[in-house]
Amino acid sequence: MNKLDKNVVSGVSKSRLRTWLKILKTSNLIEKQIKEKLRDEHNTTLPRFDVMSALYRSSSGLKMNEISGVLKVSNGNITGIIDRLVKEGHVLRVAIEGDRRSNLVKLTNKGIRQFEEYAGAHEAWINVMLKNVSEQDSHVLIDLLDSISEINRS
Amino acid sequence: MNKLDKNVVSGVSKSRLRTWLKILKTSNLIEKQIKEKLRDEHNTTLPRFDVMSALYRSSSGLKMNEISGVLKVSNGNITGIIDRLVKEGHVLRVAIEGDRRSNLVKLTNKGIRQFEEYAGAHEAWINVMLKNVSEQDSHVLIDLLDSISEINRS
DNA sequence: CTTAAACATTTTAAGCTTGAAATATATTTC
DNA sequence: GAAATATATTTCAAGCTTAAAATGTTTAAG
Repeated sequence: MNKLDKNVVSGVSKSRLRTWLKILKTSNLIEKQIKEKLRDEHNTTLPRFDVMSALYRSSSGLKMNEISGVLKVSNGNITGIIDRLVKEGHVLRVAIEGDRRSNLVKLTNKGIRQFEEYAGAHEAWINVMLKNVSEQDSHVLIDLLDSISEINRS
Repeated sequence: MNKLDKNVVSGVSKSRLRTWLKILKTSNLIEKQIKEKLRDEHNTTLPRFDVMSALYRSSSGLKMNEISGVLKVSNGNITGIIDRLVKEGHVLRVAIEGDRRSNLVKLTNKGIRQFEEYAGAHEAWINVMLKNVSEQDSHVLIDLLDSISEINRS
């Protein structure tokens, strides 16, 4: 009996499947609440929050392909999100001299203020939703999840 | 100093935030690979897989609102997914006598065969992606995630 | 210097998702 | 039994997401 068969017979495979479904369910549960709160209390969306977060962490702005790289989404996706953020006055496309193919995307002052507000609220929501999680638990959870991420990194 | 302030000062809040971001990242990482494999190797999508899975587990079929209830998505969402599954020949809308408002949605024989194929492949993918997770780890992970789900159930 | 290759981004078509409005049917109330 | 209410579903508009095609710009090769 080879290793794969053994796993199936022994039920490891089923227990991994249950684990994955639990990760997915928990993730969806939290994410749904965050989306709802961002919409109802801050009139924004998670994708916009994520993009603003990436821009906030970089002092000098990011190019489109850098944003999609950091967030691991497609280029075409970012185009639409930035369009909406520009329309809201939260980000700007700034010309790069010497390369007319791309712009640097930067948060406006309004965007910076807004993001700081979002981020504070966001941390507080998480602190409530994960109130059952101790620092010890966090450590254990992160380590276990790391052992999964490790072998699935592209 | 109240409880909330204490948490912030002590850093529990930050460590919960990191934990959430890790859960989300891991979940997205796995989900992305599943979507890709469903598309490339089975010419289907995760939403369709999820709907078929719900139907497969119920012997007698489900009404539209039962499907959206189980999967925790909106009613309008399910309409489109079922439309596509019908077009593929994987499900049927069967009239319920005595109530012309709703139909029972059921897998066709083709749908049953297909789903069993998808499900087998799906379990095998997860078994590989979570190969670092022992039964012991699964137990710990599920318990910790349960402690989060517990207080976030609608 | 001109052509080919590489790079950066946008556009497009298809699908998923939501909340709200619309439609249709059933049930309850008076 | 007519009107009001409840239930089941679909439609709609807006946004997110992707892969693939299209557009424009820069760099490299010859």
